[in-house]
Amino acid sequence: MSFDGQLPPKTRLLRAAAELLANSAGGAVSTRQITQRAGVTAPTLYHHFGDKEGLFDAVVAAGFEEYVAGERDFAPSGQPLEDIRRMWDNHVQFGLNQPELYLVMFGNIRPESRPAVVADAEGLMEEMLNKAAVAGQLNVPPREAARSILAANVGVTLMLITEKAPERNLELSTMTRDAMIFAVSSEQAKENGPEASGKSSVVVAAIALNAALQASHSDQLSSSELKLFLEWLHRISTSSTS
Amino acid sequence: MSFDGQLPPKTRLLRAAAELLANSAGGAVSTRQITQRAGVTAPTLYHHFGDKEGLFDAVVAAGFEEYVAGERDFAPSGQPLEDIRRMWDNHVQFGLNQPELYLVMFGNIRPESRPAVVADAEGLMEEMLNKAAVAGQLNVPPREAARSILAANVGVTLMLITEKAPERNLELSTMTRDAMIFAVSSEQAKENGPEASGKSSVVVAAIALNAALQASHSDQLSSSELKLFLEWLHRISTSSTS
DNA sequence: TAGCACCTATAGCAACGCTATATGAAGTGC
DNA sequence: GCACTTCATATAGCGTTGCTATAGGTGCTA
Repeated sequence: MSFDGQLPPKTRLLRAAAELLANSAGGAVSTRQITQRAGVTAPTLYHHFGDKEGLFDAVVAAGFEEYVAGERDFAPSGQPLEDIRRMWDNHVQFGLNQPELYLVMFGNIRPESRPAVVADAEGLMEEMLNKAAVAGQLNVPPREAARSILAANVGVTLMLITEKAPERNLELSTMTRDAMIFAVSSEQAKENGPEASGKSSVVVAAIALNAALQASHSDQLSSSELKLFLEWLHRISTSSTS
Repeated sequence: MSFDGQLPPKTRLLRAAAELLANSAGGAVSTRQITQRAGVTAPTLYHHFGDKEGLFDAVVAAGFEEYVAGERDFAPSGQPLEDIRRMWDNHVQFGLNQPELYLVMFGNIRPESRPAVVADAEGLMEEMLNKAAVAGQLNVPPREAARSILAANVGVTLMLITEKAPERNLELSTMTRDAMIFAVSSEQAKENGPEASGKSSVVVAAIALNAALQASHSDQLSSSELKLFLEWLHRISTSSTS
C-alpha cells in the first residue's frame, strides 16, 4: 500500500507496525496486516525479528527513544524534584499521545515477566532521584522512591487512557504526582510524630551520603572499606524506626 | 476431565474457566481448553455467554464478589482512613493471590473502554472515603481521592505482579499507600519553607549524617562498628573533594 | 400426541502466528 | 568466468484460534 518505496524491508516493517499500532483502535494488530502494509511476506518478518513480539519490541525500542528524549530534554533545571515532576508529566503525556504504543510498553503485563522498558524507565527515574538524594532532598532510598513513583505514574496513566478523551481530568495526575513526590521528599513537615523528625535526619543524611558516594566513586576509602561502609549505610537507610 | 458430574453446563464452564485462568502461567486460555475441561462443546459456551469475553466477564463478576467480600469484611473500624489502608492492602493481596484473574479485571486495558469492575472498585473506595470526608478528615473531594488512590493501588499491584514472587517487596505498597492517604487527608501540616535545602556534596551529607548519628544514639550498628564508621565519616568530611 | 422453547452437538469457516522449503541476488575464491 | 556460500525474500501450508450455520435432542404445556 504505502511503503512500496525503496526503503529496506526491515524499515518498512517497523514503520508499518508502528503506524498500525498507532491507528488500531484498541484492536489487536496481526502480522498479516503488518506484512501486507509493508509490502512483504510473512517469512521476511520472522527473518528479521524472530517473531511478532520481537517486532513489537523493536517498535517499542524506537518509541522508548522518543520517550527518553522527552524526559531528557527537560532534565537539568537545578531542582531535581522539579525535574521529577516534569518526568511524571512527560510520562503521562506520552501515554495519552500514543496510547497503543504505551499499552504495548507498559500495559502488556504478564505475571513474573517484567518488560525491559519498565526497568529502563525505572532506571531513568532513579537516576534523577539520585540527584535529589545527593542534595539531601530524599526521605527514602532513590531506588525505592523510583519504583514507588513509577508505579503510581503508570497506574494514573493507564487509568487516564481508559477514559474517553474529552472527560480526562488531568488533575488526577498532578494530585497523585505531588502526593508521591512529597512523600519521598525530606522537606515535609512531620508534625504527626514527635520522634519521627529525629529519626528522619539520620535517614536523610545516610541516604544522601550513600547516593553521593555511589555517584562520585570516592577515593577516600579503599574498595573493601567502601563496600562495608555502603553495607552499613544501607542498613541505616532502610531501617524503619530507631 | 473433572466436571463430568451433574452440574449444569453453565456452571461447569464458569468453574473450568476460573480454574484454567488461575493456573495458566501467564499464557492465554483458549475456548477449546475451557470447553474440553467443562465437558461441553463450543456452541454451548456461546449460547450461554455470547463470546469469550462474556465468559470472562462472568468469571470476573464472581471474582469481584470475592474481592468485595474481602473489602467489606474489614470495613467498620471507626477510623475511615484506617479502613482505606486495609482496602488497599486487600486489593494488593487479591492481585498477588490471583494474578491471572486480577489481570483480567484490572490489566486488560484498552483505550477509551473502561471495564465495569474498575468503576465498581472506585465506587467502593469512594464510599469509604465519604465517611472520612464526613468526619472532616479529607483534603479533597472523595471522588477525586478515590480515583487517585485506586490508580496508585492498581499501578503498585501491577508492578508487584510483574516481579517474581520471592523478590516482591511489599514495602513498595505500604509506602505508596501511606503517601496517597496522607496526601488526601487533612491532617497534614502544610507549612514547609520554600528553601531549607542544603548543598549537595559528599562532605555536607557526611557532616549531617555524622551529627545525626551522634545525636540519636543509633542501635543499628554495634559500638565497634560505629567507631569505625565515625572515623570514616570524619575522613570523608574533612577531605576537600566534592 | 402435537407443538414449542430451550439447550447441546456436528462440522466447519476465516483468521491467526508461524515455518519447511525453495528461489533469487550478492558477494568470494580460484 | 565459474562454482560456492550467504543473505533475503517468496510459495505454500501447518496447527490453533474465536466463533457459527445448521440440525437434533430434551422436557414442558396443551
